[in-house]
Amino acid sequence: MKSADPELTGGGNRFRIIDLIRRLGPIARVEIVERTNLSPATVSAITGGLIEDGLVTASHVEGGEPSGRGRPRVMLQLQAGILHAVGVKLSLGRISVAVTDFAGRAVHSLVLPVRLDRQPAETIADLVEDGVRQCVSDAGLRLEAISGLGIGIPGVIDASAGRSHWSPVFGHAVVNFAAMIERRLSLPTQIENDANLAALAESWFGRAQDLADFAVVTAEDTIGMGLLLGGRLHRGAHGIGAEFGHVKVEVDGALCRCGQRGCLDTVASGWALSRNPELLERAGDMLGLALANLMNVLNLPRIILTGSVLTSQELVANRLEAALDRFMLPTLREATEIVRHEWGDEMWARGAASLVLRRLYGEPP
Amino acid sequence: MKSADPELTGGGNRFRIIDLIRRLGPIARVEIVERTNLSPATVSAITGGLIEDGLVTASHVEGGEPSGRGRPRVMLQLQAGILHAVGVKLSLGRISVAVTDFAGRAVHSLVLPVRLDRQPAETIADLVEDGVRQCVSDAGLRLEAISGLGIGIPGVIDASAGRSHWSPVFGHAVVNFAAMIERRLSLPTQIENDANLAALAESWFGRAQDLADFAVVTAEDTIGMGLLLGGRLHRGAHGIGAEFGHVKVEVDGALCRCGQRGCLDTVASGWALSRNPELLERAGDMLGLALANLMNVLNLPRIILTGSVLTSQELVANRLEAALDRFMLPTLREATEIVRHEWGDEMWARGAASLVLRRLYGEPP
DNA sequence: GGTGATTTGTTCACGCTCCAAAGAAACGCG
DNA sequence: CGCGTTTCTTTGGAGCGTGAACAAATCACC
Repeated sequence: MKSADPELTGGGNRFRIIDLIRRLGPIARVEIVERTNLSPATVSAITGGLIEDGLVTASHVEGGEPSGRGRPRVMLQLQAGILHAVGVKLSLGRISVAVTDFAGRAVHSLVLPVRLDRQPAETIADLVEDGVRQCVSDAGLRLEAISGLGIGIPGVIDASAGRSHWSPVFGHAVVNFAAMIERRLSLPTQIENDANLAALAESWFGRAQDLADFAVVTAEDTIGMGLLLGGRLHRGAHGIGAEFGHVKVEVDGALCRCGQRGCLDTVASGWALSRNPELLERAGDMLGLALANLMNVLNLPRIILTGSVLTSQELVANRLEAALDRFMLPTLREATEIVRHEWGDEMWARGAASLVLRRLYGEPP
Repeated sequence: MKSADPELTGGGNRFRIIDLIRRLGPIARVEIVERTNLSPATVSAITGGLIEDGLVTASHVEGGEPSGRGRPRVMLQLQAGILHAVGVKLSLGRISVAVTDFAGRAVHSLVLPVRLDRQPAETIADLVEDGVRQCVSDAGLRLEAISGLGIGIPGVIDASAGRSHWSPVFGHAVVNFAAMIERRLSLPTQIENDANLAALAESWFGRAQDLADFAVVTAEDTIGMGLLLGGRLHRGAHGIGAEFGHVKVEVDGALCRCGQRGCLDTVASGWALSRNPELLERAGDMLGLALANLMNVLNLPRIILTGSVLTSQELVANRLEAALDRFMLPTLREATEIVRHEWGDEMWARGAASLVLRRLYGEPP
């Protein structure tokens, strides 16, 4: 380790520029200068390097507004086909896979509709292997052309170690799923809590591209929360992420899959609602109370609601917002924007792929 | 704004080195090299600059262990007397003031035992002015020798704007207290939520000097929480900090000073307990439940408990810990250490002073 | 008491990243 | 065809950091 400088600064601006080019499609250098506050000299040098490395191409296609006077802008865009990543999302009822290009756009995606609960981990790994091979092949690519694999999994996931500590999919066993997949596909593999992934995806190509602090609440089979704080994914001690689904909303409530009682997950998750539909009335209230309490402390400028429970059950989402209005301090509530964002399977898998892309872009963190 | 580099990198290592010298008393350059992973050349250059600027002095006093072989170490320490700061803490029942030296050690401190509730803000500002003038004079200094003033206040404080949006001391009026004090003393003044200040102080000279993520819970008159996340104080949207005291623990509970019902503050704060001692039984449970839920999400490696309610009421603190054991996910609970830390008035005021010292050290954030 | 090993601190030449300023390129306009 | 305009590149230099060689101050040991 050299210290702070070479890593932070060094790759930092290069990363920012790649990221800008990805986000803003074909973009001229001048615009990069304006948005980054870097000097033209620096932008010229860095983009020159990117073009030389084959990551970026320049074209004279006109982009729009500037009236036509003066030297025409040269538009830059990512050489999207040069590198590919694969994203996988595990849910209780299916496995979603997507192959993305270097810009994070899905090239091909598929869904394996298989029930995963109570399957041994090795079997699940086999299914993932099959799905990935199939999807890569359908995309017209060979496995060697894939730079890496990102996998989103609900539960308590230690991303840095690649292990699941608890998950509705794997149960209480500690499973090094990343290693199991690497053994099968010989690709660098990262796993991450699915809600964390959603947060990453929202900041990467979703509804929070402008923010460094926000929360994503996902309510599908499972309730989850991803937090971006200071522009970075919040993982707590030991790299284990936020477990919003296991916040306690009823002392001595129903028994949860996690082994405890009264978890939010037992009253508001898709899993619970499918077994006990009359919970629907209270689900939004409970979610809202738990979220309001969290937001009274964290006071984030935006909360993004995703997952089928929140995007297709109007009642739940409306009650949730009503609870926020009621339980958050008014000063803080005013400063918090609530956004509902419906996600498809492909979006999840793209989020997982963005785990890989961050590395390819040379992220500084 | 130049970009990322000059600010982040530039002052960064200088700040780290000043901070190391402050923390580890007389310290040799070699040790700074070991602890920062900077090169000897860099440390030599930066410390040379500090000595030239008069912020640091070198002495040949022996520090200890190294067996005596080789060139003897030259020990560096802060020139503590060169600059001074003043810290102030407002509570409902008193104003605490401390003058600190450049190393953050209290040179002199005093407490004004006055009740502040229902006093107009201008009167409180007058009292603070008197206290500061008195304390500075008692310390044998003149006001011109003070580099700045930091003030800790309970409530919803917008630190960047210098305003109180709600506080048990000022009520619901929006009060620009920083400006009111600057007008009286002509000193650069910052205000901050008192619990945030406690967090800053714990990381600056308390029980969390080794951590970049932790929480401080204070239970005195008021319940508060300060969060350090990623080495930085967490302030939410609009710079308003964490409001742990107004988390809802009872739907339709007692009316809180903030105007809402069922706040944690109504069942566990010193203010509530003094009026209603039979709450004592439940106070720890409620605190513990609210904290457990937060920690299930944030999963921090350490929680520091401070404030008279938690440090002098064994029952409350014990019940709190029991609730954490019961309500946190076991995996996460194991990763979280609970520390009780008794604070005096002087400690609070030193924390406030450290607001000023950070600036003097040239903090990069 | 000299000699060499040991540890600490400094100097020097160089690399990396960035910038300001000047220059070059590529266009529309009259 | 020159001229203003806008975009991009080049040039020279500043700031911060490093590795490697060097200088300094001591102890161990014959």
